[in-house]
Amino acid sequence: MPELPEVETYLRDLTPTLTGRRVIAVQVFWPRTIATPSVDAFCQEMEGQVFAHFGRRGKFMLLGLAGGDTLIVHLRMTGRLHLEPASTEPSPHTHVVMALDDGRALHYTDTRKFGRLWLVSDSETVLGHLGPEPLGAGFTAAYLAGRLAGRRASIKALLLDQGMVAGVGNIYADEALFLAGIHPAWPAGSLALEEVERLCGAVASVLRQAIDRQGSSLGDSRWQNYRRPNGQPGSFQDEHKVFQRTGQPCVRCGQSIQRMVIAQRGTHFCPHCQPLAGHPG
DNA sequence: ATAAGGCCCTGACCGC
DNA sequence: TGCGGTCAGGGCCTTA
Repeated sequence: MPELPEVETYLRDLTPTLTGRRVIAVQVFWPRTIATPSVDAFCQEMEGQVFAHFGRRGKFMLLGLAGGDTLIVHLRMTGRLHLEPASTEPSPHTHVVMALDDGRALHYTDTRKFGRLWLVSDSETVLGHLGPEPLGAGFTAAYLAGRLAGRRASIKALLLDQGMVAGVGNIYADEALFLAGIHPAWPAGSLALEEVERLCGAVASVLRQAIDRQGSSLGDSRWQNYRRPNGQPGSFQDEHKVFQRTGQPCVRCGQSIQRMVIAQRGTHFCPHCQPLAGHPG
């Protein structure tokens, strides 16, 4: 499940090998993967393009082309970008192949087909709705408190809202809430300012640590699809305190980690370290 | 405006 | 062994 740290790792891995490479041919095997433009236009416009610069916005990968356009990639659940020799046959889950001028090909594979690619001249048409970067200067306690004010939805649900803050997904929402000692079901608008400050710091802290460890690659077969472009796993899963640890002892207090569903997402927390008791709602 | 639920997809897993 | 049903989930869309 690629979230911000996994996408950041992807970009750091791809930048040195992809910079300056020219696309010489494009094949699309699953048309819905291309969000915009049409598949024909996408193939036509990508051919001859040179990868020039790389960036990230939330969970979106930005592959800047020398001609000025941007190839935007969102891996969603199970998407992967990886370089293969030109002779490598596309796997059954490979949906886009871009042959490069160095004898290799950039493959986009995605088991569940949720991921999307956009080729645009103005990135803002795709990214305009996103909230601030959680590791940037715009993500402050004052900002977050202002956005949470009056909201009755759970804090976990709002952390997952990409318009609130860009790049936090299910893993890091759970881990950040544990670090901040806040119950995921707590009504967002009734958090004390001190708790919002703690949460702000916890989100940034968890994401930084996860980037340092090249993201989370879970052993559970359902989740194992995140791998770095070279196939190696990240290692932040070893640092998870609550995510996918249902029934195991809390590393801080020893109580059993519990699971509940919030915003249709599996949610993991320690009932002792993240108490809900005493709250009216 | 916010909140809640369905949808897209597939493979793992479960019960019979 | 085989088979049908359930589940997981990010973002987008519809509904209330």
